[in-house]
Amino acid sequence: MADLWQVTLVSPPYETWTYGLPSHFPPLSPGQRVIIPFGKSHRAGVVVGPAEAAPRGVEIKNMIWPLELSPLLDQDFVDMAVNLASRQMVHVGRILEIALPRGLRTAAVTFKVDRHMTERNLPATMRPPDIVRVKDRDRAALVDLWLEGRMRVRINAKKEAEERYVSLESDPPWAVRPNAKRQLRLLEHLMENGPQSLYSLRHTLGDWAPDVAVKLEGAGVVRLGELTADHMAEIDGAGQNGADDPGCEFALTDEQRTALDEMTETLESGGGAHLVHGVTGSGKTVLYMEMARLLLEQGRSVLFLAPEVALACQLYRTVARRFPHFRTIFYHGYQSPKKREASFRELAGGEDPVLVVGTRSAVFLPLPNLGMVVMDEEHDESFKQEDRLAYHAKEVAWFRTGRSKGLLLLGSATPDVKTFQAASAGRIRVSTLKERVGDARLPDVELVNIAELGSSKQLLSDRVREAVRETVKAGEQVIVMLNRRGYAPLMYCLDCGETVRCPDCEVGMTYHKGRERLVCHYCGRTYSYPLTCRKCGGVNFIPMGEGTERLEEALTDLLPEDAKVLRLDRDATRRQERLEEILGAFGRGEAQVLVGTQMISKGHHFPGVTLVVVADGDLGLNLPDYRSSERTFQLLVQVAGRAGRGEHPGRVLIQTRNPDHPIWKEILGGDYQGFFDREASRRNMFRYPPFSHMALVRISFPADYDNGPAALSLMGEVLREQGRALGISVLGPAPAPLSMLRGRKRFNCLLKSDDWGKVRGLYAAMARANPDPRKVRTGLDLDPLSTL
DNA sequence: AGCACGCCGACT
DNA sequence: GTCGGCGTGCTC
Repeated sequence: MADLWQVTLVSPPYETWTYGLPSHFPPLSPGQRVIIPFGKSHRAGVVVGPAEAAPRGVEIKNMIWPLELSPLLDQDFVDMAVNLASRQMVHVGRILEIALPRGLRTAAVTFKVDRHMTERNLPATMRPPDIVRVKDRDRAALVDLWLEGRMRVRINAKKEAEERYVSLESDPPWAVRPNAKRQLRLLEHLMENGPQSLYSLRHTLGDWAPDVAVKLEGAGVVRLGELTADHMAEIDGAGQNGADDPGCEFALTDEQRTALDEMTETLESGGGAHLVHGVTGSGKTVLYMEMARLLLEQGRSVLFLAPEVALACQLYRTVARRFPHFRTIFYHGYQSPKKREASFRELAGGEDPVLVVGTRSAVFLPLPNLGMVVMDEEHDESFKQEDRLAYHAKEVAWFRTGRSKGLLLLGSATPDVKTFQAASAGRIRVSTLKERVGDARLPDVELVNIAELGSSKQLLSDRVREAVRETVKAGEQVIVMLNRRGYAPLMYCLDCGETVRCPDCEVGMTYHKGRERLVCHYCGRTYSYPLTCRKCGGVNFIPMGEGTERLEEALTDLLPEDAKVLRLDRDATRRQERLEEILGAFGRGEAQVLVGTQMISKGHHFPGVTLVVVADGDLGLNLPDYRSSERTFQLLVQVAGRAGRGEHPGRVLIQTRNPDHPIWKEILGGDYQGFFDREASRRNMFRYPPFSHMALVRISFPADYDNGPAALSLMGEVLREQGRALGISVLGPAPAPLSMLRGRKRFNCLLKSDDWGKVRGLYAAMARANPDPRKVRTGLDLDPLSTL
């Protein structure tokens, strides 16, 4: 028998199976990609190691062909995947699926061989099934050709077609038949979620989606293709008007010099995590660059991670300008798969130190001799992937820098409470920057009590209205943030007092006036408006509460005729070019007021803005989630930073109904330490993270699966009983916020423990008790961002 | 994820 | 009578 290898499938069912290596091939190495026969078809897999013996009762098949001459991934990369998989309690293949760009996971490839092989009646191009049919005597020659590098692999063009993005070409109402349910479904989906690749559409909506998209393209309603130049400009250019690399032109301050010494010390004492806690504008970027220079001199690579594309782009420009003679690579999820694949291959094949800047997914890139990972704005929630498989880039970066004795540099003005706790407890080192570089000044932040406004129709107080009017009159600009899109979050039926709720999610549906629809912000379900009340058949609804759309209307009424108000939220930027249009117009001063959701809080830099209004500062505070204060603190400190970035001093007004809440003093004074102390003691008292280990267990089954509820209660019982024995507190199972998704009923269970190992043990016990794993799916989210 | 098997509706 | 829709099951 040929020698046996363990091969991990990088697509469902993600399992690791045993395959034989055909004769004539030299031994394989872990990290080598191969094409394997799988059932009636073939798949791509990754060799994770040699197999000791064949499993009993199965007939071992031979692999078809390797996908590259030398392993794409090294042992460290495989170890990382294995380690992460065991921590997340998933198959290794699921980690590899996330880590590899799509082109490196597909088995839809064609092998092209040098022409002279055709003399042996072999075709010049072969697909995997053709290779299986090659006669033994030709096979040896083919292997020789492969080893000489005269047989190449090319990804099939048909697969690439699935990578095209679908985006809306026109606004609703669309020119489609009103009973074309699938077409409307797809259009609404694009409306809610922005441009999507055909691949992800097929995944979220169903196999019909690509065909429907092509049909809609024919009708001219959607666009199909690469992301447009407009969209890339929007992504790449969003930071262009920003004051990037603050402080680069200054000599290092004493504070910065001290921080630099401290970071160097951490690096030289064997690496590990190091927090740079510095107020906005204190020159953290300069420190990143200085450390990067140090590492490059040692011949080590550096990875920079930013929470979103626009910020990553800004950082990339700084890096490229600072190190013009080094190889720099930019990597993010909106790039074409071709580009991502090329970057991945280039890195995997290289040995020289390289600088990479990217977003979350870049944490998996195979950097040669990794010396440092920088995570800018480390508190940002985008570093954690929540859908599909829950992983945090910080965890991956921690593992990788740990392996290579590198430095994990975490930078933020408002660090993650968990990170700061680790720093306070002395588990990671911290450098603090208290001063701003140059003579930039933090804006004045004031509270506006709106408690007495009650439920009257106006959300904006007289004081804020006056301030907005005055600012506009003075020729300056205003940003108003309301973290709630739509016109009104609730619609009341005047006849029976019922509110319109989503039948799947049971939450109130938000009225979107411009779209003439009611939208569920959880699942995206929409009803057209006007509509009739489900309970009493009435047709008279009144909108309650306020969203950005209504606020835009109110501000337009407030200001003189010639003043212009723009709105920036997910609805307004649904069509690709819109974001750039809006930001551009506001930046050029064509409008005086910009209303928006938290989208406006990040990265953009408008020198003309002297007033920032937070319309509802309490919005995030009252959520029943243990991280809501932290989120509010971080968001409001960020938003406040939008004011007074030009010559004129800035002013921030925050409206609240609870002016006595202690968080305001901390936000007004930019007092992170004060906030942290209070928050830490509260979390300690209630055993919330970081003083406990929290995990979310997700359980789902098809809505029409009769045994589902019984299976759920059985598994819930196992969790509670065995949880009690392990000292783990168990909450639930309770219906998830999105209780129905794609025909599946979803439930959550919250675990609180003193140990991750126990959590994994309990989850494993529950999974064993699953009566039908095919129907009842489970997932584990360690340290969830939200417990909702 | 693919691909086959298998069971019910609209057509040559 | 068949063609073909997608539910279900399996893959070293």
